[in-house]
Amino acid sequence: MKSPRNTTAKTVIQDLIVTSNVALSHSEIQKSLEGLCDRVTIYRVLERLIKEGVIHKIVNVDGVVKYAGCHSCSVKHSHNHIHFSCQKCKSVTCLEDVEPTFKMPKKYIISEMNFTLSGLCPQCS
Amino acid sequence: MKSPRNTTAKTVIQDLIVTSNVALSHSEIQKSLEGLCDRVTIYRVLERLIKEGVIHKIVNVDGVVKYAGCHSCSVKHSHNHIHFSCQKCKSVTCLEDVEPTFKMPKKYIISEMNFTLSGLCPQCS
DNA sequence: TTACTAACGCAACACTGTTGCATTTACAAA
DNA sequence: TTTGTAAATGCAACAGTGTTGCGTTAGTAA
Ligand SMILES: [Mn+2]
Ligand SMILES: [Mn+2]
Ligand SMILES: [Zn+2]
Ligand SMILES: [Zn+2]
Repeated sequence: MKSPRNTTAKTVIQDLIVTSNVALSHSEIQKSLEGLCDRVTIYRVLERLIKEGVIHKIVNVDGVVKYAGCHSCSVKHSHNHIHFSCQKCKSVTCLEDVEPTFKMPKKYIISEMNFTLSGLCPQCS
Repeated sequence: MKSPRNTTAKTVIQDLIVTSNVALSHSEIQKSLEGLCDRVTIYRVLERLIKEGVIHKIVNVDGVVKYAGCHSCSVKHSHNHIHFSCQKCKSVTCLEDVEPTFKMPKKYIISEMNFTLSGLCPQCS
């Protein structure tokens, strides 16, 4: 009976990500925490939050990894929405309403999607 | 008048990527070269080939960076096709014919796209 | 052949992410 | 409230990826 525990690190990190209107990177989270916990702990907390369906991971066009809150992923992650990355202010935003459509060749089995666009966000354009 | 030069490293790397039917990572290229040149040189050659519009960079869902040949990018890169990444054989393939459609909110200015799917490729499914 | 400089090799570095292990601590049960 | 268990943490050490500076090599135009 392995029961998950609510630690301060987990609580704070979860709150940071969920209340943010843009996706956050590991280093950005670390700066905000100001030494509250080790950087390894942050990685492990992020891993746990993903497994719990609370947050999801975004790999940007430039390779930078960010994390954002989920809205309806309690059981299983399903993110077929677009992520927008601003080249000026470096912000990454989930566009939950924008879901691309496309026709795949048969024989391909899809289990995960990642749609990332970059350019200028409304604030920067 | 800075004129680009055709070195053996560049020729071999370009040939490797363009003739491959799957995208290649830096480490995969390095293994193929068997010490022909330094790993830093590989990075610099890849950079050059991208700038010349010969190859393009693909950031996978898992963060792994791969490189594939371009087909019609002589002047400016435009890759709005899908990249498929097989979770079993780890191959990354360009699906040049598959271009997603979507409706973006106004005020966003798009300059780059990255569509990556993962799952099982025809060979592995 | 020569001069110029693009391209290279090497060393050193920063950043990201992972792993092992001893220690701490949340929390269920007593 | 106290106690036992193991989930979670801190720390050190490590691997992989990508970058930068600088002295040297080598491609190519003149
Ligand atoms: Mn998202
Ligand atoms: Mn491609
Ligand atoms: Zn912006
Ligand atoms: Zn496969």
